Amino acid sequence: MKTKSSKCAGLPAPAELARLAAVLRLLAHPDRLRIVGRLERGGAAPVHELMSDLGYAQGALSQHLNHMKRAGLLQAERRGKEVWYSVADRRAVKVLHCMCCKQETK
Amino acid sequence: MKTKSSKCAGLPAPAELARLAAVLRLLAHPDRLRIVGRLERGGAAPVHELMSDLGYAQGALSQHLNHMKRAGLLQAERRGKEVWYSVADRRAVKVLHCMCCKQETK
DNA sequence: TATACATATCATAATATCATGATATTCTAA
DNA sequence: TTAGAATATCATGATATTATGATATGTATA
Repeated sequence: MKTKSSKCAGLPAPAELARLAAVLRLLAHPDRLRIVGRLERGGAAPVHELMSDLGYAQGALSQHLNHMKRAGLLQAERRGKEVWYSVADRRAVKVLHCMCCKQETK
Repeated sequence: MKTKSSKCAGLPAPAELARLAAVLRLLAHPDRLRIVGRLERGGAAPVHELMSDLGYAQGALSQHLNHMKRAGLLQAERRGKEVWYSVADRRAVKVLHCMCCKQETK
């Protein structure tokens, strides 16, 4: 069995690190963090609902959602006129929690 | 006992979210992630050691370190001519781990 | 097909971040 | 107090992100 199983044993290689950083960059934005939080507790939701719940402009929200979707953090599913978004990569909510709970795991 | 103890119950307020995002932005950089990883496993180290270990230019490295220090992620201690850096906020390593281990906590 | 609703994309100006090289500061030892 | 090592800061051009308003695309229904 390779040493590098589920727990990241060594630090990721440079290329992988760059990818991780890119994903983190997406989470490093107040609106996008809020979107993740909302989707986590409220479950999947169509864009217009996020729009009214969170109070964001349509264009901006759509761009945030699409960025995160392209990175694999969210997933989208069309239902009629609507497009429902939900969290696809649990690292998103994990990072949010890590950040919220200071010093939790001493 | 307030509902909002160690586990973040509600989503943080906007101002707090902005602060979290700012800290995340610092972690969202390959070099800085690498620095955190290095300090985590190797323990505290003086700048010149990080410089040779990681292969970064002096000025750039110093700026990375200072940004993270100002944000409270790292701490610095002068020992003679050297300044030793170490991790001050465990959220830094937690986030790194979250990002490394895809889907660990289903 | 025409209309309206829901979402996506585009253009662009403002702002932030980055890398780099140069310079400044701090400390120790001679 | 001078020299040199270790670190910090500065200036700046290049690049990336952001916000905003306008426009385009897709979908259901009349």
